[in-house]
Amino acid sequence: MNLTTTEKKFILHWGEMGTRWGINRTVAQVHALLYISGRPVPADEIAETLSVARSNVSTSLRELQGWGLAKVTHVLGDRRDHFETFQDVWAMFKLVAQERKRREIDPTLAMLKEAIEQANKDGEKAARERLEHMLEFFETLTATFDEFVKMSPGALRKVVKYGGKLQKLLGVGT
Amino acid sequence: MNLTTTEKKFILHWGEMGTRWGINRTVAQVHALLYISGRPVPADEIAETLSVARSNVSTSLRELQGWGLAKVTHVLGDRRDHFETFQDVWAMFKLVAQERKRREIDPTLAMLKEAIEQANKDGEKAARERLEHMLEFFETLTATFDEFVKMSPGALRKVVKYGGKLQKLLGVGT
DNA sequence: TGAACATTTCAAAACTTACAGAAAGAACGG
DNA sequence: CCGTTCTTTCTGTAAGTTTTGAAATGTTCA
Repeated sequence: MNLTTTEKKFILHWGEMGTRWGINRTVAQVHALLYISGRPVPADEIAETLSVARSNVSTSLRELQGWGLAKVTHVLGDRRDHFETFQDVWAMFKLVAQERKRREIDPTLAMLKEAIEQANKDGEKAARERLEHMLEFFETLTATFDEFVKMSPGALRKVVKYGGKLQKLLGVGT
Repeated sequence: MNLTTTEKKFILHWGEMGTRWGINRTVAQVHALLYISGRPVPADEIAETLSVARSNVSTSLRELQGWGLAKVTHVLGDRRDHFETFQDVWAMFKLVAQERKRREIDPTLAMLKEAIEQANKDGEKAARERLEHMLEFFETLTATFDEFVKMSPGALRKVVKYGGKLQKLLGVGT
């Protein structure tokens, strides 16, 4: 596939964004390519387009599938696997966020609870309190997040629109 | 400083979390140490406690300061710089989130706008639409985020508590 | 001013991660 | 059943980053 200037720019930027958030550059680029092309693409075409080894694409696609961000489809008269991603950005964001919660936040919650327990046993009062603050924060954060994940894009937009009023409504100050 | 088992566990975990989110392990560990110790700590003590080079600590502290996550204080009768971090986890989260927005989301918004502009010129209708969806998503995301950043920890907790009712209240479905 | 202490900068070493290419493994068609 | 096509796994190498230790710079106080 031949990329337009726009597409190149998008893919490169997305790749860089990935690296900043702990996601492999190639993985992010493959995802960007699937998103921007908006049709099922076979792995060798991805490899050629991005100028990376075919094997790399295979690994990247596998990882994307692990995040739920890519799915295999088939095209009539072609026995190669083709790959697609979602066109719904909010849905993709939810997938990634939920997965990161599972992989990173949940273990952190577990660690904090364990550490608090131990600090308690060992009589480390000050440290325990700090850990408790952190635990409380993460619990609030994930609860908030769970609320948001339930929302449709439209719902989210409305919440944002009325967001300013929201705080007053609930009687909570800045 | 001698670390207890609890403290070690916390610091190590925090370091790993850092790496997953694109933050240098040592930087995250230094931050964890400052947080858990809850008092001003001089750089050489940090180096010794974490068993990393003094220079490394210097760099890490500088980076933490760049995020607004560490500040210099002084202790009477000691002319070394001492370093502290906040005890308010929500405040720290806001700092990091705002900074990441500035460093990563804002450039992404700019890129998307530019790309849309160009796609428009070049008549790439399909690509342009996809980019527009993404732009819209990021704009909603940042707007939502800005609302949250205004909230106090207490306010946030209340929003979460009533969050379920919120959607009904606004008449927005799942 | 200069000795002692503190901090930062920098180049090189150590480590980690990403990648290409080779090889192995499946799936398919004849 | 064998050759072809497609996909995945494996391994050495390249690229990138982190970390160190030494040197340079800055600061303080006598």
